[in-house]
Order: sequence, then structure tokens, then C-alpha cells
Amino acid sequence: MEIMNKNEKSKGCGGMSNIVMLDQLNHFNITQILESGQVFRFEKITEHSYLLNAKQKLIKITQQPDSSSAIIYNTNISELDEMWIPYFDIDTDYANIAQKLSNKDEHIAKAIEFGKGIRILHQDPWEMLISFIISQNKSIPHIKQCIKNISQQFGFPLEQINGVDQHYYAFPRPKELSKATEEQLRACKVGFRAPYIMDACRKVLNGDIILNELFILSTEEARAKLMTIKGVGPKIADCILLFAYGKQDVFPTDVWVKRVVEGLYFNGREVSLKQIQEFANSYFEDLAGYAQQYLFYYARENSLFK
DNA sequence: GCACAGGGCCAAT
DNA sequence: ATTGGCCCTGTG
Repeated sequence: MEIMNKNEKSKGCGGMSNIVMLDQLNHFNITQILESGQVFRFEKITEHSYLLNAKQKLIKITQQPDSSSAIIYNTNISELDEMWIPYFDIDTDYANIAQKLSNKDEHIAKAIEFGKGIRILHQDPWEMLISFIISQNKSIPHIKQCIKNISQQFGFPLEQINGVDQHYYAFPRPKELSKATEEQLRACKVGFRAPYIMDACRKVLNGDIILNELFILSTEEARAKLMTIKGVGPKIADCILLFAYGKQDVFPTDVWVKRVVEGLYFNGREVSLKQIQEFANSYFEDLAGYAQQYLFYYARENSLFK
């Protein structure tokens, strides 16, 4: 992979200071990144542009098909370097990851060819914790709606973007969300997960769990910590570990991943979650998290093994 | 119209 | 170790 020049990859655009460009991109497809089930706070607004609500900011991002550049609106160069390059995982060498995984077998190679523009975002631990508590036994459009409801009720309003009428709200911090009653949470359509959200607020606010400390713990220790929260089981813990903490050795196994692994690697035979985990750990090793993301996107987009 | 599943987990057995 | 139930909504 070629070395990217920090000065070249971030430059002003058209003399307008609130627009910046990411260029010399490879393995970066904004549609695949956003539609691969790792992030819930985005909307497609035109054929090649999305609104994205992240890092307490509302941005618009556009990328033409197969283009090696993308334009981000409503930000600036210093935010690009401090915020968006880490967020979009720009400095990770996905060519190397894709190559190593593709060498294992033709199945994963095909999945990667289909979703080679996927990157795993670095999202906020608190937001991931609550979002994936909500995700259990829900479909993705419903998850997005619940998170939007909660943000409108309890988050602060964000600066608007030119040409976008709607108002958007930041995801509420623990202290703000802790003010919510179970009734208010249920009004956001989270259903039986309302007490789980309240338990997460309580444990984070009273210091039972210090989210920033999980970065330096081992994957196993961090997973055990997260699972002390009501409503956080192995699948949800692994999603938080992968999408917020960058723990790349986890293999979040939902119904899609279970079916695609059974279909591709167990001759269609039904196997236990434990067997899937053991397979992923020994076969994909420290790249299991990336493999999972490619396989999930490949299976779900193509409705494979339903 | 209604049965079913959705990026699962808890509690009871 | 296994299983029923769960809030709610989009899909067939």
C-alpha cells in the first residue's frame, strides 16, 4: 500500500472552508461502510450522498461509484485530521487485511470481492452500548427509528446543514439519558429493553463500568465487564467490542453470520454458537472481526442461506 | 389479514 | 443445557 501524504489527503475544496475532501482512498465505499450493519445514524439523501450523525456532528458525505475520493460537508480540515480520519479508519491497511483473508479460501474471497469497500468504523462506546442493547430481536430500520427517537427526546440539537430542512439531535450522554423514565423510553418504542437501558445508565454513572477503561483491557476482560449489564449478552458485547473498541479478534454471530458460516464452512449443517466461535477464532484468528463484517454484508445483501 | 422474523437475552426448568 | 416469551414493526 502506498504511503499517504497527510497534506495531500486533506485539502480544502472550492474555497469553501466547511467542505473537505478525502482522497487517495482505497478499500473505501461509503455505501458499503454505512450499509454493513455497524452504524445506525445515517440516511441516504441522494443517489451518492448520505447524511451521517456521529461525533456530535451532522455531516454530509458524497462519493461517486468506484471513486478514490469522497467529499465531507459541514466540517473542516482540523476536524478531518482529528475526527474523521480516525472515525473512518483511514490509516488501517485494508488491502493487506483483504489479501490475507482472501488467501484462506474462495468463499471469503468472494465475500470480500463483493464488499471490498467496507471499513470498520471507530464509534463511540456509550452510543454503541445503547444502540446494540436496542438492536436485539429487531430489524435494522426499527433500530434506527428507536435511536432517532431517543436522540430527539434526550439529546441536544445539532447545527443544521444547508439545504436540509429536518433537525437532527446528538446521541444523549449518560447523564442526559439517565433522566429518562421507563415510560419515556417505552414511548421511544424500545419495548422490553427499557430496563436494560436504565441499567446501563446506572452502571456507567455510578462507576461500576468506566467505558474508557475497556480500551486497555483484554478482549475477554472487556467482554465480561460489558456482560454485567442487563441485556448485554455475548453477541451484543462482541458488537460493542468490535465497533467501538477496535477489538478485531471478536466474531459477532447473529442469525445472518450463523447461517452464512454454516452454509459456507459446515456444508449447510446446523451447528452451535460455540462451534461457530471456535471455528472463527482458529480459522480467521486476529482478523475474525473483519471476516465477520465481510460475511455479514455479503449474506444480507444477497439474502443468502435464508 | 395474519403469521413471522428481525444484527438476542433473560429467567425458569 | 434447553426453551418460552418478549415490545414493536416491516414483510410475505
